[in-house]
Amino acid sequence: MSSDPPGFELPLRLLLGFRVLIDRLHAELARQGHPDVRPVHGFVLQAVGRDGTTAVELGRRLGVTKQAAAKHIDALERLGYLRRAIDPDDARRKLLQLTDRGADSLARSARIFDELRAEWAQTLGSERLTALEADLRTMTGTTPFRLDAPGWFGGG
Amino acid sequence: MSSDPPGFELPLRLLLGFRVLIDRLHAELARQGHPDVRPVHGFVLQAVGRDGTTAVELGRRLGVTKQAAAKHIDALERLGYLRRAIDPDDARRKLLQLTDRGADSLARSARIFDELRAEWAQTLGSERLTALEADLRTMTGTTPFRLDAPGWFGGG
DNA sequence: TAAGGTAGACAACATGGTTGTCGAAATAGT
DNA sequence: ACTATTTCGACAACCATGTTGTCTACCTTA
Repeated sequence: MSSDPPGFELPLRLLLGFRVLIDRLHAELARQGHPDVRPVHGFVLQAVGRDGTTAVELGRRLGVTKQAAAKHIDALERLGYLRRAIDPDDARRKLLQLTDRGADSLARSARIFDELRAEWAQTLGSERLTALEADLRTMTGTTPFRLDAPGWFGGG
Repeated sequence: MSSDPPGFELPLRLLLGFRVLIDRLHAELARQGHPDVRPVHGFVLQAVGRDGTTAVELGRRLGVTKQAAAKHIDALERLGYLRRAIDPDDARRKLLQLTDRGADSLARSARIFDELRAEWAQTLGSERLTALEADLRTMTGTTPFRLDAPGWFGGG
């Protein structure tokens, strides 16, 4: 019988895999005209989506407070990826919408992720990759994605 | 032919898998008398190791500046997991060593990780898990582990 | 009309990482 | 030996990102 690797390697490799993919994504995004977009921005833009949303709802989707969400919104508005629009039905709300640039970065990200997945499929084989994805789906189930990494990982 | 999942699912599941394992680890560590230890602390303690090290070397191992390493050292010293000792051969250096408590948390972490891996093996099957680890090893290779998550992920 | 809840902004605070600077101590070169 | 350079650790300042608390404007409901 072969000896199993130590248990700590699994989480390490999972994190490394994430990091490798995200680093490749952003290297390619930078090449394609989006050098200022950071990993966290991609998740925020994805959470805003084509339909737009509000700061409070964005916070809920990302698992952070509305204040934290507002800071991301400020940053992405400055970078030209998001725009605040007035909600005609509720004067308290400001609808967040992707700008053309924001939508472009999202579309490019989707394409690049597909290409990266194709690379993995090439190296590992389609079946192995499909199995890997299925197994991760099994083990992570419906675990919600949260953007509270700093506080979670560090000491906050 | 079956349709492939969108490419963005892969990094998401990798991160979720990491998070699930780390969350389970720390829930169990808390139950076993280490409620104050944070995910980042585990990596720092692991980097210190049984042989001890210095602040500069610790920073190198973690991929952060010595100042950032020093802050983790301060925190873990306050929590009683690390101790600073004088190096008899070099009066500039202060050797960092695990305290008994620090060594205990490390030993428990290793055991818990092994148990979590065994759970995954139970659910997925040993062969599938071994394949998953091998595939991740293939795709991440010798990518160094870095602890610069805040700046890397966010905007720093 | 009054009461309560929601959206968004502002301020204060804590953490974590960075660069810059400094003094003390080891090492290399003359 | 003496000087110059490098290294270690500490301190301060700064920026980014999260948090809680507070406030105003506005919607909703009794």
